[in-house]
Amino acid sequence: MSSTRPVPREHEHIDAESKVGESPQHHRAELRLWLRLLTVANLIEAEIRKRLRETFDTTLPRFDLMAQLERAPDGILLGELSRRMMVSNGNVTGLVERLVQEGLIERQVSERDRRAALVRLTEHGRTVFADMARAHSDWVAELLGQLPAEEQKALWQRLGDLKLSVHAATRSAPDETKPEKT
Amino acid sequence: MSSTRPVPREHEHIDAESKVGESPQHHRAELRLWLRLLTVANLIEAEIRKRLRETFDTTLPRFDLMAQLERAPDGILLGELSRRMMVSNGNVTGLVERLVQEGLIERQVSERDRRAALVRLTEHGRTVFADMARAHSDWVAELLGQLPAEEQKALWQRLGDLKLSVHAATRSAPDETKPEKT
DNA sequence: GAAAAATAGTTTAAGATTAAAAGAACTCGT
DNA sequence: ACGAGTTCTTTTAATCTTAAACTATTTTTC
Repeated sequence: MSSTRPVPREHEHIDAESKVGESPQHHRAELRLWLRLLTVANLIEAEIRKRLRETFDTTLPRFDLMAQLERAPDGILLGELSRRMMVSNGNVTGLVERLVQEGLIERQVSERDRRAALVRLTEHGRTVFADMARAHSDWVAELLGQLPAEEQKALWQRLGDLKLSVHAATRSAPDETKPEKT
Repeated sequence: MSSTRPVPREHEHIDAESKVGESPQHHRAELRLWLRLLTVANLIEAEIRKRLRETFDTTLPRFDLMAQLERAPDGILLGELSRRMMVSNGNVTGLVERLVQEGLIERQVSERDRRAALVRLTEHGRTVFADMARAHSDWVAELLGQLPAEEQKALWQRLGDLKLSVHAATRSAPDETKPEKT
């Protein structure tokens, strides 16, 4: 991280990623990496949101929620859902409410534990989601597809390393859903 | 609850990134790359949000806005601000409102064009932001710092390629905010 | 068993976010 | 000047988001 050569001046950008150069030689490499990562992720996400809205009149959170349910045919607890989606409990409550409203998913209070509630896709929801998932997959392929397969793989692997770095720094379990008591 | 655990074989993950394998052999590489990218970005972003809140009782959007203003000592138009932040106009209106309220930035209607309004950091805002920026920079370095400098650089460059791929697919100007003269 | 602690979800209050429409001010051709 | 079109910003309506407080239920402890 020390002696990084005299930064190759980049071709002036003006978006969120531009001009990291305030800090002297203060973590510059990390900052510009983070900004670019963020910019690219936002770019892709924005495009997918836009297409979900235009094509299916839905939103990314709804899509994500349904994607989780599609993987759990027998239903899933709200808490587990919120953990997998990495959002708050209250957030899930609202999303589920609206999706139930639209008849795409169903809620059912558990008998064994009356605090808990299971949610799952309805038949209709499954059908609708199938369409959306195919389109979503195509879109992602379209957006990332310029990148040669090897580069994709290399990028994926490096991002894996980065993920480890972050997990190490936040000392959260590298990936487990249940961080198992320490 | 461990009852329905998907049985992580190999190094399988259980967060948002897990199990892409629905589609036949359908764009699997692109999907898993996108999911990992999204996961990593969210991971970092969540940590930064959390620390901004705990340490400075502020939010990421506010921080981002101030970061933009810090680069424009003479002030910047709201529209330009929203373009740089890659968010909607209305969004900026609200953010600016709250930051003005807190005395961190100031708004001033342009004399030349009374539709337009300039915003800039106040003296107080500049002071406060300096602290936050230093901490932010340290945090990012801490989170990404495990990664060797060369890997950071490689990742940064590959993300640049990815950015180009996305721009090509959305045929939006690769980066320009200001359509360069000539 | 009853009190205490833990767990699952919901509610609340505030903020962030967008798209679409409205409002206000400017430019320019005629 | 006039008005049409453009540009800059705010408003509106809806959704998404979170943290913190709260309710209801189960589990643990003594």
